[in-house]
Amino acid sequence: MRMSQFHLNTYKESPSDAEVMSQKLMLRTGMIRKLSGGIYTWAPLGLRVLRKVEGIVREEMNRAGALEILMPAIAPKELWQETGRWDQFGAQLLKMTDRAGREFCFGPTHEEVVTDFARQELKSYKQLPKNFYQIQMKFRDEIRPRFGVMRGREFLMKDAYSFHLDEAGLLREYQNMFDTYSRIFTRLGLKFRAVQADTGAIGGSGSHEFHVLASSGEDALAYCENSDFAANVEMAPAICTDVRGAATQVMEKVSTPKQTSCEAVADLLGIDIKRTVKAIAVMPSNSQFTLVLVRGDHSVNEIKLGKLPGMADYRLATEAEIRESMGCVPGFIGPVNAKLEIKIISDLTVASMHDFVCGANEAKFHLTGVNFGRDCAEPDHISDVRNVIAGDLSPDGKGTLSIARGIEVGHVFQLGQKYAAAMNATVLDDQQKASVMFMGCYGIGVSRIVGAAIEQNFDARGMIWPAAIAPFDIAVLPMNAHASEAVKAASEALYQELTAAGFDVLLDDRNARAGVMFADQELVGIPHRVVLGEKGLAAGTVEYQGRRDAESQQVVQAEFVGWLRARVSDSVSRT
RNA sequence: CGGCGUAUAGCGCAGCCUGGUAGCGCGCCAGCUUUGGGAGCUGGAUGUCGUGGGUUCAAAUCCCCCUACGCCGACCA
Repeated sequence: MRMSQFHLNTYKESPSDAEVMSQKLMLRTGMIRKLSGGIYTWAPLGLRVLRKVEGIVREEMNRAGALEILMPAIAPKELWQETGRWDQFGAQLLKMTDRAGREFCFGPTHEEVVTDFARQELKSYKQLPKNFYQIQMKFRDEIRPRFGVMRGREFLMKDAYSFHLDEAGLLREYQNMFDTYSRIFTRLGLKFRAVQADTGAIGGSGSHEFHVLASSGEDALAYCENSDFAANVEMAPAICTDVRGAATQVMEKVSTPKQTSCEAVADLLGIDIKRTVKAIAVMPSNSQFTLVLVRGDHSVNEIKLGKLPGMADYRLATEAEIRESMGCVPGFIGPVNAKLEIKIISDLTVASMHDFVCGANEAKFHLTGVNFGRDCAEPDHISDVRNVIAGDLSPDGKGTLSIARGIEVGHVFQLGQKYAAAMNATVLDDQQKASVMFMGCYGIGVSRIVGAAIEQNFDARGMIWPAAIAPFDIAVLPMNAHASEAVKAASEALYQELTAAGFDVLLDDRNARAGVMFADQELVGIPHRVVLGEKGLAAGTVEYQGRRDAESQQVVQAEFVGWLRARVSDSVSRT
């Protein structure tokens, strides 16, 4: 590609509303332009990257035996009503009405459509297993789109759905997809980790998320250095091996006039925060006011709490509800002297504590030396309801946990029979009986990967693309070509030669100043660059510098293409 | 959805408090000079100051409504 025929429109400043680095850089380089909240045009530069990601995903899905299809983006209400999701999906579902008054939605995911397709196409167990996938724009009316393409409302997704006669078949394909995803993210050149994930409302027996590791990631991942254990913090079990010791202190009331947090109370008393207990007031749907106890340095895990009996739709109690039930302002509440009708859920760790510190249920006071059984009732329910923290024991007992941050770019899911049963998707088995199919679904956020790759690979000068998804492999930069026929001719020749050798080449033929060309090449993150100047050419050399290199090096002009090919040949990502 | 904030040229911003001819930087266009790290000079184009209403002789500026956009949002009791 010649720059003069391309469209590159870089900015020196990034738009003020951009928050994360990938969003800033994508907007500065003009990879994307915003049309509306969470909705972007992919400009030529950005689309090159998006298509390369898409290509790798497609190749590996095909290699794994999946079959590409393309479903409609728009689906009728009736189909979504079959699974009940027309109403359940909520405001994220973008609904619309046609001229006849029929209602449709813009697909946020395609279980209904693909299951409808499958129940018509698949009649016999002999046709199974099948895995259908598509790469298509989805729309989810996010509450708060942000971070550019990382959480857009419209986004490109690869979604695959597999169909099986039985669970064993599903498990085989699930493993196949798990392995395929690992290959895809390896080829993309990204540092990633697969973790156990919450199965959420969809149910099913298994689910893994694939995360690109980046400090800006929205998800916290817990993993063990000494074993394979890795899980989203949402569902990583927090185990507690401590046994409660006997009480050694007398309960005492201490003045904590301004200390409403465990940190502040621990500071004031000069004790370890691990000896404090905090109480979080929540209100389940049955309006049974509930106190949840976790250790001062721990935090409540919403998902774990929501899975307890009766807690499915809990919310935080309001300040008024706290005043009414506890007779005390927030900041000083605790389990001691709580009314009998208040339910107390204790985290496992708290249940093993003795002589602890907690709120006194009296403004400006806390209690020390508190013990269950003696000073307050034993909790009504003891369960793991906290988030794991770094240093916790690994659930497999093989070491301690570390925490990393990640961006979710893939999710594999065993759906089981949920959708097939709701939509009566059956095949005849070898007993000539109608058998509800088992399904798996497997998603990859293609456009999110572009943002995630930047989050993981950038420096002060701009983006640094992994070789496999760079918009161009190499930039050819002629110095003062306007004044030198030799430079112009050599650059053109090298451009032709590199292109013929299979490289994606960008020839900067703008007659721009050197600084402009360098700045753009570095901002755009083209992995390799070769600079041609009159002096070097006279000596038969060109100047090469990799995007991550600190310094340039001279390479013999006539040998450059072979030299470059050798340099990149060990890269797994070039195929 | 709740809280807060913002809206002035393609982008980044000032002006608003204290009402009186709409500005700066970058970018864009033309010319000349320049050409190994985002050039210099000269000249130029581009704004219904987000929408609607109100106050006023006069509104970017003060007041009200709306819209869009952004940030934060269980909690750390």
